[in-house]
Amino acid sequence: MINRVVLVGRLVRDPNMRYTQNGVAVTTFTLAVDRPFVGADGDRKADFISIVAWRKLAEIVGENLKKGRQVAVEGRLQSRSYDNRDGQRVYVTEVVADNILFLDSPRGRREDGEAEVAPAAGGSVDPFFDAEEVDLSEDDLPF
Amino acid sequence: MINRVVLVGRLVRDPNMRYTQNGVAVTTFTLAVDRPFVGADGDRKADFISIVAWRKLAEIVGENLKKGRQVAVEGRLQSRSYDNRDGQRVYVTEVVADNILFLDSPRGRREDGEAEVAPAAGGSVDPFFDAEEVDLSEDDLPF
Amino acid sequence: MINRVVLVGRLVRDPNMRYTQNGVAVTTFTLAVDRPFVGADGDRKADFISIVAWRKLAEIVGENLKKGRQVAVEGRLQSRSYDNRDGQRVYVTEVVADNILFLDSPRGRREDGEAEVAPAAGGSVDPFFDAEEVDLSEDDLPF
Amino acid sequence: MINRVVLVGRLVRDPNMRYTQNGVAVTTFTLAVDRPFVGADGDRKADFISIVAWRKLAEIVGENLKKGRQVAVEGRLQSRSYDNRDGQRVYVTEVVADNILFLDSPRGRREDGEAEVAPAAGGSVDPFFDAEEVDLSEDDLPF
DNA sequence: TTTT
DNA sequence: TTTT
Repeated sequence: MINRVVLVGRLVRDPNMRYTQNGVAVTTFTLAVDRPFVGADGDRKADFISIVAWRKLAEIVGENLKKGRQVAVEGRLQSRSYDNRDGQRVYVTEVVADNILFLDSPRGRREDGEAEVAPAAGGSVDPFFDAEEVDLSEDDLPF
Repeated sequence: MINRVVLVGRLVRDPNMRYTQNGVAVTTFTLAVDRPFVGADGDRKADFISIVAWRKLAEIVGENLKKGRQVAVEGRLQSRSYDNRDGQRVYVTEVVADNILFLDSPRGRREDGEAEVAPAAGGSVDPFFDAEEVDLSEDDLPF
Repeated sequence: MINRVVLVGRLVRDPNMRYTQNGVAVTTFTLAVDRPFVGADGDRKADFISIVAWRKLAEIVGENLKKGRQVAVEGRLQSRSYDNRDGQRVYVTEVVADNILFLDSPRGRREDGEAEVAPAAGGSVDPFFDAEEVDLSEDDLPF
Repeated sequence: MINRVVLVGRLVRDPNMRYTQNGVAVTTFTLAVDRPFVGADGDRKADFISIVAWRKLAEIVGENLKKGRQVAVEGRLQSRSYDNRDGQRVYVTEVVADNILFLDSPRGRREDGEAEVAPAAGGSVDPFFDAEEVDLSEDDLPF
């Protein structure tokens, strides 16, 4: 399968971090992704996308991101359904993140200084990246 | 904004082609995107993603794709809401396609022959691609 | 065809803006895309990717971006070859950008103020986006 | 960092599988990715992109793919340089694959039957995918 | 030939 | 139910 999503947007609320019964961290948040041009009514529009992160990524997000913060999110699209309190089946499409890059701090907070700025390496948690492989590709490459 | 999605999957039903009041073609379909590994219950799982195409792409899809057909879909994620017949607000996240590539024919239909095979150039409608630009990049490039 | 690239990185030099003989603007620059972890030698590594932009996007980039500036780049991979001054054929793989989002200003320049900050709507030039379509999808949708 | 590439194309030659001194499998091949429209000269054009796969993915590719086979490739862009036999530094940009999906069989080989068809699950090796997580997201979700 |  |  091929299933890849890349988004840049801002958190519309503080992220929501929880744990499953098995103690696995899960953090969810909604990302506002601006549309480039104004609508017919002259308003700027945005798409509001649900993001889910698991484990270490969930913890980094839950502890470091706040409402208004700009991030790049990479992941895959997932569909899920559940029954709400009225007994109705609700269908959800969300992005399961596997890499989140912290970009600039929220507007009007620039005076808060570096604490608001992206945590360096820790801000990006990339499950693809194999450090060993990188060195291989520069050392004893058979081609 | 950055908002990009790429999926490879199969249509779970025939696509649904309609026209807006202004005569603009819109085609919708659901794509099943397999997850690579089996779930805890030993079943193969898939994500079911709603796709929307407009205009020329809507017509090509509506006239050429059928249930079971494998395609690659490129587009952007869109959130939308509407009120259902019970007066409840329903939130939808779907992919607005801007490029669809027709891959192999539906399972168990291979005997149907070439008619089932991807229409050559017409199968991929890529709004990015500027033929002029391509030639520029091979002709009078100033670098 | 499916051919899509999304990168976030920083310009290693000021961009290079030129015009073809036909007066078409072309801007090129190199993007440094950090690798998430350090190499075997303890050094941070990056990939250096050549980016090409055409026309209106070329002009916006040429006039607004500077060395060190962080951007998100969306585009397609292109291969090209030319003969260098020694008469040898050189093969090049580069990204033809169709959307560039200006992110934060270069480090150590934050005191330069808003002039260094991303131009709002103009900073992102997205050839995909059809404003009409957006409104359609919220107005007279036949589904 | 964000660094993602998705391509659909065909192998222009059989893949080249080797091992590093440490016994790590590396397979390289070139992918032809068609451009959607014809050039000024009326010819169909393509971009030729170098792909590298490591370890298990390298072995699956080396043992199963052949010239002409259509695949979807997901990965990241990497820049690399080496000195050629003339002592000149050569710069290379290639895609390090982390997911390869086998699509239809080579042209003119359709009569070869199912042997030519994609190996089911084994054809796609997706390092992102965490089976456990999938089940979590359907079971004891805290939201 | 590399950015932060 | 929405961010800047």
